[in-house]
Amino acid sequence: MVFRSPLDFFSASRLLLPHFADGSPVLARSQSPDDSSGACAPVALPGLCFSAAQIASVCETLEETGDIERLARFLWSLPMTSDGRDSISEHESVQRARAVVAFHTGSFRELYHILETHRFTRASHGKLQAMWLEAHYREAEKLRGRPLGPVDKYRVRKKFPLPRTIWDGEQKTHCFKERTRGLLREWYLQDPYPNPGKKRELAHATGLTPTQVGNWFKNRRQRDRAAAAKNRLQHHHMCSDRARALSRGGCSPDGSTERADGETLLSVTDSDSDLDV
DNA sequence: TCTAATGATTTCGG
DNA sequence: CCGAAATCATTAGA
Repeated sequence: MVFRSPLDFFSASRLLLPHFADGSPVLARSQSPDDSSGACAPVALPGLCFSAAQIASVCETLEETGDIERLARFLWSLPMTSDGRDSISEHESVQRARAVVAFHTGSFRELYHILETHRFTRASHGKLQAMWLEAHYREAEKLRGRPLGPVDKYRVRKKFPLPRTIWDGEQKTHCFKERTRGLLREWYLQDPYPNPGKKRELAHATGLTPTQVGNWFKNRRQRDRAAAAKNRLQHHHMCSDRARALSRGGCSPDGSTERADGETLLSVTDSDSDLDV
């Protein structure tokens, strides 16, 4: 599953958190993080005090509470090997925390490196994907000098595909399969307003969810109506202005003929959308 | 880069 | 909850 919207994961307030340029002393961890393991004495060598699991737990807690600055200080206080191969850094929660901190400090190079070089479990994918995308969006935005539109973001996503370390490769289908759409079209011709039972049946036949089936019918009806309305307008236009003078009685009485219009229109739209396999 | 097609979501009224 | 309308978002193609 791909999480496309970073805003699902970062509230505006967190996005707008200023990068901390304060000179807060890195090593002055005068108090242990306030979680259950806080009974431990505050020392600068956590390895002597916290087990790797406890450290991971602290990372998770701080990350959940959103106190990124304190999380950053906590990470800085840990004994860090550059390759991250020690028992502490191997914990996913720690790498996740490092990624979160890198994101919030704008250290995007580091963020990308963390994400690309560590295998993350599915549970982390959503948030990490959001960070990957948002970081690339911001870089692209800065480069361009103006906000990105949806299409610009689409191009950024294409240019910087999610690393497999944070994505299972599952694709999101944007268009239904042609066989599916053919089935939907047939049923629509038969009955544009399927009852829940029919919807479930169709969902089973197509592999879609009943909601997707409902959406499809909804969209289909809406777009047929829109096309019919446009048709009617054109018809009005082609009729002489006498028709307009006669107000709504003229060449095409509206309201009661909606159904018929929709159906003639349907055959048109149906035939022109018959491409691909 | 612009636009069309299309699936999903939101808003409103019943 | 359902339908209608408007609108958003993603994608492909000109």
